[in-house]
Amino acid sequence: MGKCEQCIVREFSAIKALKKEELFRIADCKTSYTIKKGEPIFNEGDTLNGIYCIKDGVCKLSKLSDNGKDQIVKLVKKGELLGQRSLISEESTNLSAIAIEDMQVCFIPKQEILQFFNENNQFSLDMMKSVCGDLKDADDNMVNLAQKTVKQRLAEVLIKLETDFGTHEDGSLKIQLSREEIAGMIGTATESCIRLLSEFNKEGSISLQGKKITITNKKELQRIL
Amino acid sequence: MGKCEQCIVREFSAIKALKKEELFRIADCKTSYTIKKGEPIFNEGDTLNGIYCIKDGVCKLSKLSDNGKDQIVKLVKKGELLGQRSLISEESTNLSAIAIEDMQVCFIPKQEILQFFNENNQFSLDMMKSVCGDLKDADDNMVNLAQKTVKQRLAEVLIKLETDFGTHEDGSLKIQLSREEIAGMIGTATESCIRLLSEFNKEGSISLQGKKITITNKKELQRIL
DNA sequence: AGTAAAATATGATATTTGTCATACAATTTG
DNA sequence: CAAATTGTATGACAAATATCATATTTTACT
Repeated sequence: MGKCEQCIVREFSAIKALKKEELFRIADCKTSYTIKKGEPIFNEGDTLNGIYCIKDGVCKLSKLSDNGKDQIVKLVKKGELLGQRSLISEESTNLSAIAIEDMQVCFIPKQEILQFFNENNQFSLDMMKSVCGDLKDADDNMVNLAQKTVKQRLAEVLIKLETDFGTHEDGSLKIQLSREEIAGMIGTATESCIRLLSEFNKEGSISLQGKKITITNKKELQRIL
Repeated sequence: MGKCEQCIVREFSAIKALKKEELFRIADCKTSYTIKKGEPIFNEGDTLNGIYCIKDGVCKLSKLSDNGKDQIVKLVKKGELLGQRSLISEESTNLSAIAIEDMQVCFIPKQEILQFFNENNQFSLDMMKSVCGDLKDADDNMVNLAQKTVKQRLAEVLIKLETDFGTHEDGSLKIQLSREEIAGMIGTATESCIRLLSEFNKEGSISLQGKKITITNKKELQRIL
């Protein structure tokens, strides 16, 4: 079993505040999982008895709307934690977490995390900061959804996907999302999303080769924001 | 100077986790303000050097969009805290806070709050819970903005205003918002908001007398959600 | 009270976006 | 490998919403 000391999650999350001795405790009680692309880590309404460390892969946090569409609230990637909100609020989750790529995650039981909250103040503070960051993002997203056009939101998401997940050598976005998923991120109909991608393609801002998307003229995309 | 012991903010916020001795320290360093309706407590981009306790009144947390419209992210009322997000993240605020009614607030300096984070774990936990609650609300709001019609969002906001702020003896909503502000909450044009209010009025779901709004048929409003 | 300014209301119209239909391409499955 | 399924693309049209214009009402002001 891994010792958690080298884990990437230690670099990018509140886990970094834990001392060696505490890391060993995690290493002892954690459970590792492999989750295949498309599979859920948890579903809306589930009660979470701990949090997940994402060692590898990406998942979407989304909520099914009454109209049958899946709104994506956030993408969570390698190095981040999953399920804190629900655990801290002591409520069942309001969101589903579904793998967008094959994933490796570790589950840490609730009582262990609560124990860290009690004994390690920096851990609590770091966790708070991370939730506050999510809150800021959510607020910004709200304003965008309410006040910007679908086209603006699509341009913004494309740029964000590039900065957050990077590109392959050929310049194409490393993260692969279906058109439906992109639509779910910007809150629009899949057809509208496809149409606008085509439009960007014709205008030369992006280029499309199957599922691959390459931003070829970032300035042009930024111009319409 | 008030001793903070009887303050309403102690009932509804993380302040309740503070011990008597800690309350006295707040009482010593706090500053009280009166803010008139329409005036800002802080503005987008301000650096906050502490948090505000709302003793009385209501304010809107909003963000000015590029198109000149003010999107309201949250209403904050008597008993709640203001400015935690920014203080915890150590960033300038992304939102403005503007009084919707005359307000009484107390300012508590940053260093005092940070001290509480260090010495009082329950305080940290309570604060975290409150931020997590805000995050859940923000996520839910995002889904609504993205997936529901303006009509549905208006109906939902009206019901929420009634449950959150209550009604006068005549049944009208206690909180008074301009049409523009209601539009800013649901993310639509003021004219669209006015039009839909008229429609609800004609259908008999609500009644309008000047700025006063009375929900006369809640079931009908809930039906369209 | 009387006037100016702001907020509310409503119509006409333009724009954006969603829906439905259908075609084509890509991927999965037996 | 062929058939079936799923994802992508595009047109035609409908619905939702924004914008602009203009009344009307309410509020603020001295």
